[in-house]
Amino acid sequence: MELSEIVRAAFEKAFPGEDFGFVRVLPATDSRFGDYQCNDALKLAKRFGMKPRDVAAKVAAALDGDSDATGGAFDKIEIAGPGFLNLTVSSAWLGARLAELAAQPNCGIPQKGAGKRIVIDYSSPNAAKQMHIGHIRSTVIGNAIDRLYRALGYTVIADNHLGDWGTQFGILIKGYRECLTEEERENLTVANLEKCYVLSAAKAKESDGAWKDACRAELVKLQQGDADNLALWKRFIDISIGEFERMYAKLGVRFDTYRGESYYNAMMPGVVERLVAAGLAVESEGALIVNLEAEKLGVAIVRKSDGGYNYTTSDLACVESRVGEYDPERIIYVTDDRQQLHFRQFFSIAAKMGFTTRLVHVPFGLMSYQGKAISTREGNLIRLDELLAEAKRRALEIVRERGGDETLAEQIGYGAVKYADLSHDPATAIDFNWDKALALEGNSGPYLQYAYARVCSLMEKAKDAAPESTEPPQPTIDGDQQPSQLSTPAERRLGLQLLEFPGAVERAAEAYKPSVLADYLFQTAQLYSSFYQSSPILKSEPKVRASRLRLCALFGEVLKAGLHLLGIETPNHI
RNA sequence: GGGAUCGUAGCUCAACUGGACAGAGCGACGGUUUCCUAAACCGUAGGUUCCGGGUUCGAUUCCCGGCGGUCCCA
Repeated sequence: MELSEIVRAAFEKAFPGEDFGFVRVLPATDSRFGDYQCNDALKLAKRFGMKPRDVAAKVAAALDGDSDATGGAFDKIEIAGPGFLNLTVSSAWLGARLAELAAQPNCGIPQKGAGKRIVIDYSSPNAAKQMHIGHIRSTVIGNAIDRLYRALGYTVIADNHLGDWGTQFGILIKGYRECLTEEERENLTVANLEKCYVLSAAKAKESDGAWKDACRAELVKLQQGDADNLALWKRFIDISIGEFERMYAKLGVRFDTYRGESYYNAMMPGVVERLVAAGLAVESEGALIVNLEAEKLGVAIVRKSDGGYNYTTSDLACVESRVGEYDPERIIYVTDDRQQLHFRQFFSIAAKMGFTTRLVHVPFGLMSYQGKAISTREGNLIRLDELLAEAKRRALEIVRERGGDETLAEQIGYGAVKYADLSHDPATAIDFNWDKALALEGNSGPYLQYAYARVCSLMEKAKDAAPESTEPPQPTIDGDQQPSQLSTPAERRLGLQLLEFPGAVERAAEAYKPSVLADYLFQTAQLYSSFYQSSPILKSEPKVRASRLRLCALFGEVLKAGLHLLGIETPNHI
């Protein structure tokens, strides 16, 4: 039985007729206090008109006196401070729980999302532009959230909402025709598209306006479905997606759909019609707006005075489309925090339109470089492929000393880049820094990968040393036979920590913070390293050895599963 | 002007949503390899959690008022 349930039952026994659904048992904040603690007796003191410690004492008595229900879980039950209930579990209980965890698939991650669908919208770069370091966050955080929800059993539709429509395409088409050589046009790359865009945009600015008008004309032709321009546009998009996918492959990112803004073009007039019919959109100075002043969200323009639409409308069309096609339980958007107002506006309008799907914005702090926003104009734009190449190069330097190859350098280098981002709360802004992004020591991706490689090496050696072992292959920790087997503090702490893995995954997903999981994994690896350092494993006496090996095996499984949820690879050997 | 968001060790960040003496990494200083991978481990130093009130048995966390940074809207 779950520890929280056991304690809840004790509360009910001590105070019949009350609802104790809120009672929770948490890992102790300090090992001096025991293994677990429950702080909820304090909250009830006022309600019962009792001293907090007396409430705790009554619960403790109920726990202590009912060994059938507790199943011998506790070695010690104490009341401390103002009324904390401190619990020390028995080695037998801990061993049994670890064996249970080891026997479960997916390291015990609960399948809470079975039968539910979620759409997650992330990365979303602009077509015809190269990806740069500013794109890492949405891509990596979004992908981790994607993986977390899949692990919880949800059916996830990962969609890349590309910036694939707008005035830039007039400039691009004109630039493509006039600013590129024939060879460049034939072997078209995103770099060339970027180049002709810059040239064309510059000409549109400086000349008498003829170039600008020509660009506009190309745009209008495109919007009206001109076959040549449409074919060119399609080609630009295909080339862009091809290049993005090369980046995504390196980062272990995969999308189910690539539906850019253009996908929703045809749906926008209908959305506006419905908004007007519902009395939500009204005319103002030639434009159609939805007034959200009552919610202090200002006004949202859904059709401009020139008849054009903007993001609010296209995002509403997108919600309509997704709800109609997938009927998801939730739609998650991972974008930088500058867009918060926009999301609040269109979420509010969607609710007024009658959409009940949960819409969630996961805002992250914008990445800057040397204190400035990343932009071509600032001249501080570092391309994503440059970053990844440098990450690989730095990893290779060290990996070579140990005889590692390029593949290993990629796993480590890219792992470092991803972890550097994922280990921070998404809300915090990051100022890009080469050394931090590519850290290989301390709280870093490679630290975790190294811990994994070491445990793999250990398991290999264990196999070699005892090939025809009589031990069952399944890693179980039979604390019931030898309670002393999990008796060292380092061992106990690691065991207790491993039990928290499913909870860490759930919390990370619910809060949309991969950092919660990253933090958990780092702490776990620290506990393992500490245990590994202080306790002989292969050289200890057979029973202890077997028990410790099972603990190590479970650690390896948890670490591997956890790192994969962050999209970080786990080489067996470093 | 209105609104969002952040402010924690020298630096970069945590703190399981209100719990016990606020923890890690980097950097600094000192220690640990005839021993399972030293990308590791152990120890020392480092704090008025921006300031001032309030709620509470208890506040880094919640509320109010300042100050400062970043961003959005007009």
